[in-house]
Amino acid sequence: MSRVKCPKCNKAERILKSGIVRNKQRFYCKDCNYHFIEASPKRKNNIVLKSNNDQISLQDIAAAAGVSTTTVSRALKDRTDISEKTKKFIKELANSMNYQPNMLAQSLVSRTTHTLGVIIPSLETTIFSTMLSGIQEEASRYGYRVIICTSNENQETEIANILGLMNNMIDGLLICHTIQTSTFEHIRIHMGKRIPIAQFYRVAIDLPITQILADDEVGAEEVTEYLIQKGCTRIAMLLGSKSLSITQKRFKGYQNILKKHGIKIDGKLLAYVDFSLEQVEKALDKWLKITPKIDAIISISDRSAVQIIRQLKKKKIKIPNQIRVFGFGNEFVGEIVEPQLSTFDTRIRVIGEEASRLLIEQIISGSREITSKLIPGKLVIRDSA
Amino acid sequence: MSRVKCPKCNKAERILKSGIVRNKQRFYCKDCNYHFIEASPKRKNNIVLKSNNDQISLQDIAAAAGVSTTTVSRALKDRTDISEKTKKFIKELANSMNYQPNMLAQSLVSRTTHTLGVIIPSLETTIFSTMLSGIQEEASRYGYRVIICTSNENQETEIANILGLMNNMIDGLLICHTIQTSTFEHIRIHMGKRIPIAQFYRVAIDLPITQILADDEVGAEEVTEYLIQKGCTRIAMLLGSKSLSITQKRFKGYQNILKKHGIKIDGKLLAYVDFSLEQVEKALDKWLKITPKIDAIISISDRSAVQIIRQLKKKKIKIPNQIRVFGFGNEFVGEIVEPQLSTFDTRIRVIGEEASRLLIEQIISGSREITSKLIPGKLVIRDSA
DNA sequence: ATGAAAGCGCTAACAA
DNA sequence: TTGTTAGCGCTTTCAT
Repeated sequence: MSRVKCPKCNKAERILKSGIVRNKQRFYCKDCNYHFIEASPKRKNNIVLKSNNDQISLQDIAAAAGVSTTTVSRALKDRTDISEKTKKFIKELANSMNYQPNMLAQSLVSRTTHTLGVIIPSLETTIFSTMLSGIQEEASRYGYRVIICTSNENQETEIANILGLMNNMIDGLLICHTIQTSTFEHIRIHMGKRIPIAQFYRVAIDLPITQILADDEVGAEEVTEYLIQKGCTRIAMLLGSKSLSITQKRFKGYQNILKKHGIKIDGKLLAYVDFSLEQVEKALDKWLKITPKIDAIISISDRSAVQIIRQLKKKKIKIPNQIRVFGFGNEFVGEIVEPQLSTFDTRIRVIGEEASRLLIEQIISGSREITSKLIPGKLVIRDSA
Repeated sequence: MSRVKCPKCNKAERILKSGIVRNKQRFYCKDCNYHFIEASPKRKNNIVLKSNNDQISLQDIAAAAGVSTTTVSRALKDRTDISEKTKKFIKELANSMNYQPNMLAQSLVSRTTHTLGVIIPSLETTIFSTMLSGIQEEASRYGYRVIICTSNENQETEIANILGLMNNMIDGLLICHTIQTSTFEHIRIHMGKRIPIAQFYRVAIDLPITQILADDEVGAEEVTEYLIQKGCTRIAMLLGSKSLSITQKRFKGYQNILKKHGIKIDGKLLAYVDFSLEQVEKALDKWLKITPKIDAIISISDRSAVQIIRQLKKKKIKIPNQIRVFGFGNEFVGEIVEPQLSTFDTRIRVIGEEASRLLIEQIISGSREITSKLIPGKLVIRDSA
């Protein structure tokens, strides 16, 4: 009935239509049990010849092999319900045709993308890029990709980013809040969904989702205890925004130890800043005028601690003799500044790794159990204290 | 014929089947012109009530609105061929149902994901995270997401990452090669494809794809000229792998200026290292034994320059009096080390931004024109030189 | 062991 | 202006 000839036996008698595939009529030759595609009007020949621009699809392989796409899919997925012979043949064919599966199609069906979304305040601050590095590496160990969005410490951007990611592109979301984030409705909205969310480093403690953070309280306790052992009693503390867990917990640790030693907290010794050069400088200037004189400064960040060291040096104040300086984070600069900075190593990279790991395990297991993981850190004593 | 009742008029007489949608039989009531879905056996009621776990789909909206999915799609896409009334109605409905389009489905159809792939050697080195920051920010300005992969300076990983990304998940690829990458077959393979590729910072100069990099030659010329003006004639240079453009071009600039001043290149003054502490230390030790004595060191990276400064100080060698030290990159540490590091600011962030911009413009325009963009930098003179 | 057909959620060509 | 239908590339019943 059809004028189409079988490319194998060249006969037209026993050709059957076998469905339309990708706009092309498929045929089947009963004689030689061969499937093929009609030469498209635009093509000069009927050889399956894809331009290099196009990805090879399952259907191309199927057509070339003369089997159904199902069979090809099964072969490539190492399913059991297929003969070893066909499997081997198709695998080799796919290989020679340089087949790469279309992840979009796979993901659309499977509803998984093997991709994590990460929202981070900035990439130019060492601690964040280090955490991201940990996240990325751990994820890739599990075979997951990472999409990053920076919020630039802006809550609006954080919200927009979350919306932009929760569109089936990711299997899980990791958030480190901006310094100004104080409401969490934008997180709550997404909490019931299929996609698990976890917070890391800067977390909203009472948000019922998994969180991974430094053991800030213990860290501050150790730092404060160390300074008191060295004879300090007038310990100033440079803190961040009051709503942040790192501020709260580090202050708590400081407070615990002062109490333990019967030292009264002096509000004048506390400064809440946004870590800008100006605010840090202003805080320092204020401290230096206080009597009794301060004999130590704990900075919530290494970066600011380094700034403080540089300014104290400019003012010819001896470190650690007159003032001991302590940082948090164990960033590389602390090693370079002179005197070298004593700091509490929060093991930032591990926080990233753990966040990644916990989230992926939630994704894989499907469990939505809330865990709150504290990463223990350790004192790094150098010259500044 | 059917026992199904219309939820509106509650009659069963004029109910027609209108296709099966998402496993559910759809119906149409001729009487009240109302589309609806049969109560699924597992559901208690026939109200369209999606569990919070499921995303709302176009079909859900269509069913709820009693129109076809096409109409909904058109309404939400602001197509002209739809009445204002329907459009407004559907938009509000979609909004109230909290509809989020499924990007995977959209991407499968449109063959675009609005996502860039970035392969970068590491995230823990300031220059890389800074470039990434530029890439990310510029991309998000264009409405593109960024998937990052780190190669950890390992060519195998770089190759694997490329393969892992070229599976329809990205619209374009940005690569910064590892320090060991010397063959580029793995790039060439993908060059003919639909997805444009660009290289940044560390590029293979003769690979015919768009590249964005620092104007290293001019940079090295300026640095060398500066040192010669200061009276240096024995200028050592710490370089990376010979196959890297940064090595080649920075050496070229150095060479140009030495030639100009009639100074012969001394091979002993050149060290090709992988930037590990050991290799840098070894190179330095070798240099210090050379006569006539070296009087300056240009390091291809700030990080190594800082290391060199620290070691010279340990050996009580005066900087800049005995040896002047110059870095490349203008990283933050250069400002902290004492003496502060003189460096050539390659404006790393701008390289990332430009890379992102050029690639996205290629994606949008479809043009595969090869451009080679040099980002000019500038000298930053501090104490070390 | 293999294939046909349906369907993931969406868009686009064509009809009405 | 709206709906019908097919199809993106893949997986998954269900039938053979």
